[in-house]
Amino acid sequence: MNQTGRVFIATASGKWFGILVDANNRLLASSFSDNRQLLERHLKQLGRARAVESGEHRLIREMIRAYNGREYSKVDLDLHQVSEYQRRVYKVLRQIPRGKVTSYGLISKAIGSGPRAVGGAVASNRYAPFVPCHRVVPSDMTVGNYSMNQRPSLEGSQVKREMLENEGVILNGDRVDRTCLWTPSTRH
DNA sequence: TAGCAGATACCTT
DNA sequence: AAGGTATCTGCTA
Repeated sequence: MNQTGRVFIATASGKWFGILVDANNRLLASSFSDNRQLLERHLKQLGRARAVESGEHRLIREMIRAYNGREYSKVDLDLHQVSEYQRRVYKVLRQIPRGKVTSYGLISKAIGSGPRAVGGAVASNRYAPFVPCHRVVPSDMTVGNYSMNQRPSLEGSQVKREMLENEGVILNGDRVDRTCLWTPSTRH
């Protein structure tokens, strides 16, 4: 059920950033990787795109800002192709303030679900970093897991940790400082 | 549509 | 610190 789209790729500070957009430049997917091939394959597959376009794109610039923990302007997401449940989870994720984290369990309480189900939805996020799945940590406040391009990555947790630090989250050893915990509101 | 595997949480030892 | 289990969704056949 994937829609066709255009893929744009750019590189910055040794990493590759890519987006999949529709004809109106609404975001269908975004991702980043150290591995250009992997990134291209992932986005082309999602969008049934044949070619990759390189060059300037506003959303890539916003994406790099987001990755570096900076503010960025509004991005239109096309959430049409993800499940109703995923949309519920992503709505909460997008409310987590920059520099804060929340936990799988707190999200599940807010939306009346279960923590593992939230984990599943977060793991399948195709709008990173605009849907900030890096701001979700286990309840023990360790950094937890992170995968890129829907593949298990050995460096995923390290990337997650760097993204959190870049946006001002305080880490004590391997744990996020409790003062950075944000609790989602239970009205939804 | 049943069975299973998760980016979990919590309770016991 | 480690293991069992409650709990919910999405994927597969």
